Amino acid sequence: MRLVIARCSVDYAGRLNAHLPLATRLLMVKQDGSLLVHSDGGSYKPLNWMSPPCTLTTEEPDEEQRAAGIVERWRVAHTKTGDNLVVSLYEVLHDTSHELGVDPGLQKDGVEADLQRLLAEQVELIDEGATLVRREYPTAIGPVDLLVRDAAGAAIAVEVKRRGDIDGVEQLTRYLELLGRDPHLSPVRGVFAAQEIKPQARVLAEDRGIRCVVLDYEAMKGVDDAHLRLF
Amino acid sequence: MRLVIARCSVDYAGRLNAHLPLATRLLMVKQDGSLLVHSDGGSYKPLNWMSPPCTLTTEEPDEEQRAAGIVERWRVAHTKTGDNLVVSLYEVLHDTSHELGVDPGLQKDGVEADLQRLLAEQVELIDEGATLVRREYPTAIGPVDLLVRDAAGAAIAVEVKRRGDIDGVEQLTRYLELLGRDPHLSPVRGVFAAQEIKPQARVLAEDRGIRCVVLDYEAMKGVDDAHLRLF
DNA sequence: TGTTCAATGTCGCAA
DNA sequence: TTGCGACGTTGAACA
Repeated sequence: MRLVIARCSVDYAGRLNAHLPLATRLLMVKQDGSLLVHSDGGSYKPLNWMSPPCTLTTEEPDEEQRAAGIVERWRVAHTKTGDNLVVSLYEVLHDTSHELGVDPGLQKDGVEADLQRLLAEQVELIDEGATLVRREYPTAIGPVDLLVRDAAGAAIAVEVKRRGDIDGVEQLTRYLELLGRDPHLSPVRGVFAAQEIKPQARVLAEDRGIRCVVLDYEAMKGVDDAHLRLF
Repeated sequence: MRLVIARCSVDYAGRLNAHLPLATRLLMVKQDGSLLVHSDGGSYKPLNWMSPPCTLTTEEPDEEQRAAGIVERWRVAHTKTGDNLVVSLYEVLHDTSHELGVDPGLQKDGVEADLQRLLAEQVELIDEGATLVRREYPTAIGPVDLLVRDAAGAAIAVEVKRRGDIDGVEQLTRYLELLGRDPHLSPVRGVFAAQEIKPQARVLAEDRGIRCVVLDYEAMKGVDDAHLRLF
């Protein structure tokens, strides 16, 4: 990894066009030739960048560019799309390279898959006395997250989201329409379960007779841990 | 901006939990206290990070940690959410600080807003002889991108996307249902216009009688420039 | 401040 | 390779 601090301007031409006026920034060149242009603020997203696979070539500035104060130009070209990023360097304040090696990568825990697993183990949160039929219950347009039966034996299709918005309700609606045609299941109720449900999604869901259930991941995790501790 | 190259491990606890095993990485500390952990590959996204507003505090390792080889610990806490990122440093290979100043920011051109503006000026691309009624035509569930009338005076609702997928078709379908109830407009045809239309979106759209129009941004830009040059 | 929608989204999985 | 959905999505516009 090469780290350069420089006064520079940047031009990008690809899926859109973008320009960065002259300022001091960090240029991060990674092992694979990709480039990140960072300022000293904002979020984790660079001001501009080029993703791999790409190649970086340095160009001597021409007479006119040199007269404008440019000491070096970097051209980073995407190998497949042809997207182009040009960095015009006016002054290099720092330039070091470092051997980092390959990263073992990130281990995650607490995403939608975990939510679905926990809810499958705690179906009573969906409906008092409910029992799980199966997770990822298949339909012609894709699997429903959970299919359960209530205490009376009636089918309930459950869509699980971390953040419940209008798309999730549409998705569940399509499933309900299909499942409702199956005489072994019909009538099928719908439950929309998420850690957070957007007001518009709630309105749409309830307008369609779909019940909304807000999930507490930490509490469900706690129940799961307590359950595990019994063994 | 402070740049540290170090052998380190990282733990994050917040909206999810995540862990990075011991490896050599770049730690970027920005002016606002935010932290980015980068490896020497992958995309522009850091392996892990903390967004502002947050505060970084350094801790002396305790006896046990020191025995494990940890020379310093950084704790980055999000001011509002309480999310926590802990970096355990085992060896610092590089440590420099740089004054960058405020960045003037990125200037973009070629996003959806531009597409919509250009299409509003070139409605003949939607339908031969069509005329614009208005952009952002309001409905109860939000504005339709464009409302135009064809040569015969019949209404056409247009949804503009840069990349057209199934969600956009659903959105347009909802608008069409609402607009179709308005006796001043009914019957209303639908047109789905995008730089790129996904096959599934096209199938769904055409199944619902919605016509798909693929837009050529460069060509539309060219027409716009030619038009401007006349003045 | 909260909500909605686009994004050079990116990333990961499965067909 | 493409399709599809989740994401610690992020970010901007607008009410």
